[in-house]
Amino acid sequence: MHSRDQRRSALTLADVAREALVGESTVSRVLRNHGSYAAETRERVREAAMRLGYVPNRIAGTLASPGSRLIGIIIPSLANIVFPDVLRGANTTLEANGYQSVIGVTDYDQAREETLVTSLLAWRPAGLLIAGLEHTERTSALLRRSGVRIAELLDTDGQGIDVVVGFSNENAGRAAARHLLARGYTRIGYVGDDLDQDRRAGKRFAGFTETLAATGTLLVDREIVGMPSSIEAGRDGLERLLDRTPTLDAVYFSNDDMAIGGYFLCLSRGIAMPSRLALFGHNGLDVGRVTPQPLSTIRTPRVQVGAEAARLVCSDEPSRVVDLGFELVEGATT
Amino acid sequence: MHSRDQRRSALTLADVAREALVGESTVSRVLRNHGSYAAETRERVREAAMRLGYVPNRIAGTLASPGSRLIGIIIPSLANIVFPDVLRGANTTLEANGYQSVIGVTDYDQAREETLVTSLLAWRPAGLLIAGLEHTERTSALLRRSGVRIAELLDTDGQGIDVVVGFSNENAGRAAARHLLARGYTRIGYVGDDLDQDRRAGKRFAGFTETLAATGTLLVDREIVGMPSSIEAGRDGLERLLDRTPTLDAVYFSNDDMAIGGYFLCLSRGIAMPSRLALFGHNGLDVGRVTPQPLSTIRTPRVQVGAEAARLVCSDEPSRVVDLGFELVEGATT
DNA sequence: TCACCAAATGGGAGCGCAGCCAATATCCAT
DNA sequence: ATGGATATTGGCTGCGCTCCCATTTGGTGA
Repeated sequence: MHSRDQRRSALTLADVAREALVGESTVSRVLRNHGSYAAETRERVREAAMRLGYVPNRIAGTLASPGSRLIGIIIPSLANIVFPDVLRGANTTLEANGYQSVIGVTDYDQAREETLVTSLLAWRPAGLLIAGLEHTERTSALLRRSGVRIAELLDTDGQGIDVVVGFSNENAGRAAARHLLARGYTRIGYVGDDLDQDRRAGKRFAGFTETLAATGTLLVDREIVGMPSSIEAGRDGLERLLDRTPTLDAVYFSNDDMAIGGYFLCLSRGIAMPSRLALFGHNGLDVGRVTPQPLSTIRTPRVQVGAEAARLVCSDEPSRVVDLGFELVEGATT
Repeated sequence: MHSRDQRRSALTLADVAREALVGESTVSRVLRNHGSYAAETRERVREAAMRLGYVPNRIAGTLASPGSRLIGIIIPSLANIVFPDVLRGANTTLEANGYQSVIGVTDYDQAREETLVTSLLAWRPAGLLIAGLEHTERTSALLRRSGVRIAELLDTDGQGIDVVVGFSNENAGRAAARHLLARGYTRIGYVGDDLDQDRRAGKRFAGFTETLAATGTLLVDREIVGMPSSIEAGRDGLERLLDRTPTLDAVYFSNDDMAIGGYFLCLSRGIAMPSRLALFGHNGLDVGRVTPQPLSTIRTPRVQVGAEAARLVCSDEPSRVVDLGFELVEGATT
């Protein structure tokens, strides 16, 4: 009952050429709108292609002429809206320029990332966007040798391969710490995910504790939850942290998801924010802006990171680091 | 300073063959682990490939042998976690089977969908996953004629082309209505996005009002917000609805994002839930489970929809409709 | 009228690989 | 030692297209 049955005849240029009574080259030129041909020929070819339902084979086209229209995008996760946001920015820009996105998800696993880089490079993409600066030795070598443009995203704390688009996570952590210190909090805790897996969260944590230490403040306690981070993990993490160390007056979360979980815990338990406990997140998710008390956080330009990276990778501009910065949002939870 | 400069020599099978002192066919067999070759030859070839950093060209491979390892995935949006969830389910299954996902985002625009279908079919994918059953005439024709397996997702209310994986949105709307009626609510309102653009929300709304009408209950008022739907849109939509019709005792939202927005509005205004106002959503997002009062909603198997669709499209099972159902979650907001 | 040029068109090579087939090497039993 | 079976290997063709080049046609100026 389906197209599965009628063995697809696999239409080719030759079929269209026969139908339009012209040569294959002419069909190719007309359909790509490239080279010269008579107006009358153009109509005949287009009509024939439409009638047959011909769709050009880009596989063959890419093999025949250099430069594919594929861009690889490698991200650690799809479970958190942050990476779909990056993907959205990138994909919008790419589609507007006639590119297609091929995606890969690493689950924060560097070995998996290496496999994905190989798989994606096998499609000879025009470029590759990849989250983060930390890769295995072999991954870096592959990327460097591949000859395709590389954009590393969401982190500027380190050495990149080609284009780097993002912001400094270390500075974000420092800004969060300065903010809490300026507000007078002194008994500060942390709830976060695995700092070895999520390297950018690790950098924020490093910047955060470094700034605390510079003023003689020590992180009082911390609770590390397993990956993936989630609202629930944040709530449960804060619960354990408070049960253990009830005297805290502020908590820094590795991201907004967890901070929102903490927010809900406070609502449930009737813990007044920020008088009894202050909360600070990271990312600037929509949900944190609409809660009765907006969440204090750092808003990151995720969509723009994707868009700018896509733009640069498709251009022939030289390698460079684009720091899009971040914005500290003073909500009502600090 | 970068690989951009050193004009990529474009390693091919021939380079590896020369390096390993064997024929191209042998390299091809070894690297694909297919056919027979001596153990010693295998080592020599692998070592040569590794030393050169050779990455097989899948473009050429796909052209030479039938059956690509690409799967196209077309979704309406990336801004809402629902579609990344589907993508995640699909991509996990696909990667496990050696496939790569090429994505396209329609922004709920059927003309854009048509363009994307053409673009993706040009890569001669092994299959195509596409959200929804409603397409333009030409899109349907293209899909039907393409000869690739098609899976239409997230909706079983209508006629599919090949495989259909999802659940009935009409039934979801009906279930929501029955639930509210059973709890005794009578002055019911609706807050939703554009029902013409978001066809599945439209079907839920149709099922919802149909069931209300069957018991002689009429929808008291409705507020339609512009796309895209969001938490903020839900909050503002409910605010306008209540300002206009303060006597409502329950509100049905077209999805959880908007319902959560409504929830926050109630928290801010001190509107008691559910005694003063009941809220009901759709999708079963994580955030709704962790709020102080869990949101009453319908949990949809989004990740499984993606995974099952991917599985079927990669298999040679016959066309069919897979209804994965949904689960009504009785939270604390009704 | 003839040489000359541009526009329009078709033919053929080649992109890098997989699959087919033939050639060679190796081994065994007779 | 010989025939035959098996394992291993390389060459060649073609996938569908783009690009280069040659050819044809129509038009132009001297």
